[in-house]
Amino acid sequence: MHAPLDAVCSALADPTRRAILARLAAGEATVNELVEPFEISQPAISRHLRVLEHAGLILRRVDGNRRPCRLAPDALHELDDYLSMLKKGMEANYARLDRLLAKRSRR
Amino acid sequence: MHAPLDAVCSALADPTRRAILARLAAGEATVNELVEPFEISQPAISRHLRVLEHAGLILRRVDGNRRPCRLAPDALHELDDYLSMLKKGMEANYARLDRLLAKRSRR
DNA sequence: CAGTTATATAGACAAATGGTTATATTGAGT
DNA sequence: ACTCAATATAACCATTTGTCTATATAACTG
Repeated sequence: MHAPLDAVCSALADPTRRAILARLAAGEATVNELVEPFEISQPAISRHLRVLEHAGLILRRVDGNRRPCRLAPDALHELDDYLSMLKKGMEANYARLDRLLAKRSRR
Repeated sequence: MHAPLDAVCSALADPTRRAILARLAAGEATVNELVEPFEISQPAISRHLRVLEHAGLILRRVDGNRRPCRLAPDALHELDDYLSMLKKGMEANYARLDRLLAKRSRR
């Protein structure tokens, strides 16, 4: 279930896919239910779902005719780690700037 | 300053750009310093930097000949909000599953 | 079994992306 | 003023991406 950072970020890069995930945050949905809100064709949605599945962001089950999708738990850990690292760097930049300003105002 | 989610996610989708950000988490760097670690040309890096800047992920200052880059603080708020929303949905899915399992085991 | 529904796959195509080389720009050093 | 160093821009090219239509597959429904 380890979602490779690269696949996750690429998957999130498309607004339709982000909207699909947002919809799934409200609970499981079938492919057709996911098609409805959008102006694009069913095959396009199916391809987006395949991308999301390969990125480890969603899971699918088989229910007769349907393939309901839901969010995959733990899909965001690797991304979280990366973003935390960035945030640390941002804070460190702040700290450096603070020191610089302090030094300047001291003279 | 508030980075549009779409630009941020697209920017993060490229591994070279993520590596650039990781380097910048260690502190400011000039364009040439950012070129060195990679096997790609300077113009390619310059383009990546432009993408990152437009996404609001980095800031640049003018220092004579150089354009040092650093991480932009607060660039990730919108993304954080989106990801928090997804995580809530994931937890809710868990909760739903728990209830389902509880119901099953009860009979 | 026949028809309909849900979804996936294939093939085509336009647009976006990421890379290259060549060149322009601008500041620094002599 | 001349040259070098740092960076940006332009023009071009190959690959990837997102979309479509048409069709295939498979499961329900009568």
